[in-house]
Amino acid sequence: MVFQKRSSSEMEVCGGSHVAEMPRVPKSARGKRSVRKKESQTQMMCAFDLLATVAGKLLDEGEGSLGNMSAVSPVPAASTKDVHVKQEQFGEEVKHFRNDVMDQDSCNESALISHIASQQLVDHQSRKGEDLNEVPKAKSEAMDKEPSMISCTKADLGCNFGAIADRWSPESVESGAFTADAAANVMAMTAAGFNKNVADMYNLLDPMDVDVKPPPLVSSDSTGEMPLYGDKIRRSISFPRGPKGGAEYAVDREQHDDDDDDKSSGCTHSSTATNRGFRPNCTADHSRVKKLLACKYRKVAPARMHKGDLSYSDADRKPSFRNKKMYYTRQRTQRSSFKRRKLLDRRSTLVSEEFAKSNAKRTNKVAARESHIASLEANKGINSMPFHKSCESNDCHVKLKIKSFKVPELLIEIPETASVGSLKKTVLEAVNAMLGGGLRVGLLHHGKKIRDDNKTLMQAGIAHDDVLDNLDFSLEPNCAQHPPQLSAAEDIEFLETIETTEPLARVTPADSSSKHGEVDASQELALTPVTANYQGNDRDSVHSPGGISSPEKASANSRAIVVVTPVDCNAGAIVPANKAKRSSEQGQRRIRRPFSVAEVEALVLAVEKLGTGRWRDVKLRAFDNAKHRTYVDLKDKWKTLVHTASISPQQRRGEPVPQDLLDRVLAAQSYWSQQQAKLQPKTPPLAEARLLT
DNA sequence: TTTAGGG
DNA sequence: CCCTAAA
Repeated sequence: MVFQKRSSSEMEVCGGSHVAEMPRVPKSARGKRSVRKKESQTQMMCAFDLLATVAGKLLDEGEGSLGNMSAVSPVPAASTKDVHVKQEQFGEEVKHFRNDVMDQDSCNESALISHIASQQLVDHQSRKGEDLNEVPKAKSEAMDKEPSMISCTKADLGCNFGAIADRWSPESVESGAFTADAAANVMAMTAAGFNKNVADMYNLLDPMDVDVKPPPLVSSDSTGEMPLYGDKIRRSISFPRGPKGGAEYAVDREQHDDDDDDKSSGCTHSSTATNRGFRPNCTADHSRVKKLLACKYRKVAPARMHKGDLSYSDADRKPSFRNKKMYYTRQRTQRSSFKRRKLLDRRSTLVSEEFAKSNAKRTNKVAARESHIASLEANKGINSMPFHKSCESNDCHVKLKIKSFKVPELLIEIPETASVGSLKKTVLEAVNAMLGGGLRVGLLHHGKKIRDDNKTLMQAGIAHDDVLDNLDFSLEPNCAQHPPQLSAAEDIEFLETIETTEPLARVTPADSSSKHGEVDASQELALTPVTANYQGNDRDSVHSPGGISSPEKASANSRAIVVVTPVDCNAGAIVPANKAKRSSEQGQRRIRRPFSVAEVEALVLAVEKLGTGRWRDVKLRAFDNAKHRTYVDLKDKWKTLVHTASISPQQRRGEPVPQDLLDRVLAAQSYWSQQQAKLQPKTPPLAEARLLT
């Protein structure tokens, strides 16, 4: 379905390449891929990490608390396969998790989680160097041996989040739009992999042909390989089902911000393709999210546009992007036409409601074991209370093992056409935002919320065996502000106005988020045809542009995502947000989305082949799926690339573009300029030849 | 709608 | 990225 007519035709024209080239790709692409994958995971990790961190703090800085986390899936570089295996080893809970999450196609999730876990391990680990491979054992040991530990396993957290994602009906995510993305992305990278000497490539060209249909600069035309790539990709991507492609597929998104200001996506990925290596800068991302949110907040978005239909065209999306940014003082003319996404909104609403419901009852189970209670309990004055239970000598501690935290409700609005990856990303952002707003832990005992922090555990009756089953912890947003009542949304269709203060806010990704085909789309990809484009980044990862319309009302926490705290802030407020806030000014400037290295590669590749003056073709060829990249964008990017390539590395900013790519840019630019020059005089090559002669 | 350039 | 004149 994704096949582009255009692409195919071009394929034929350029035709050329063959399997032979494929092998080459891996080289450059491979490495990057893996790195990127890691990066993406890292990104995800950030959110969870934060969560975990928070949990950790709450629970006590004890090493034990984190111990389990790491135990869940400690292997940093674990392949998906490994992850699966490990998870399975964790029994019910994990299984559950898998069912909820994995089945939804997120093999990614597991990977992410594992990654996160591993990250945690790295971060907090400093303590013991338990063999990562012995997760299960470690875990069990931790449970049994570590007397004092409240552990919040990542897996558990993941479950919760996964559950959230799960809430969304499969249709929530439009698979079609992205199906090929990841594959294409992979392909693009693969294609990009071949670095032929520019001269060589050009030699293959016949100048004369240029004006007609510029021949591929490279003998091996990537287009011709598409089928093959597709196949490969398919296999690679299918790893969720099996171990097979797990390691292979890794889409990356590496978006690096050139500037420090405005970043649109909450957690941007830093590019790893380069030498820098990824740097999981959670804080940075985190703050970034806040920033982003803040920005959104500031903006008063009148109305966000909705799409009438599920499919968004590039143009359609633009408005969305525009909403996001308003830093620009420049006034933009308003665009008159906007479409509304009634369906989407409706669906969002429904989902939200359901979500809320489920959320209401969701609680985390605390597997109480023994262990002293962490800081949380400190407030309760547990420490000194002698319990009947495991009270040996002085430390009569209640030992708890928190398997999971219930997370605050998050409402997310995302177009159906968004990819799973974008959904995940959106959730991540939401989580980040939530975390950014501050979290606190809620405690429920026997289903009752214990609010008195001064009460001792004993007084609270939390000192016994019952702890095991009756104690629940939840992560709650700091309710600085009270979530206003949600009025039931009658008008599901136009949820345009969302009170900022609404308890439930939604995160509205303008479009898909995963910049590069992320692992998420993998399954989908397997089923759909692969296109030739570099679709890696197609999905925009702009999130919640629309976010909040009324800044005034919104409070820090509510930003893009309003976290509803059922328990605390306003118990009853868990009303689903019916209305979406939509902001959106049509005239808003689009969000800045730096080109990732992968995109640059794709661009360079396309230009090498097509030349500079055929931006539309370049777009179709390499960015057909990148809805947010217009041919004008590509042209501009090329312009900047040429400029970048001509300045010293020190003067370059943003995500560094590999020198080899820049070299190719210059070479291609030079080559095509010449071609153009030749063509200028009525008699291009011949004339020149004669003259020269 | 695309190109091509300036802003 | 945006905006536009030209094509």
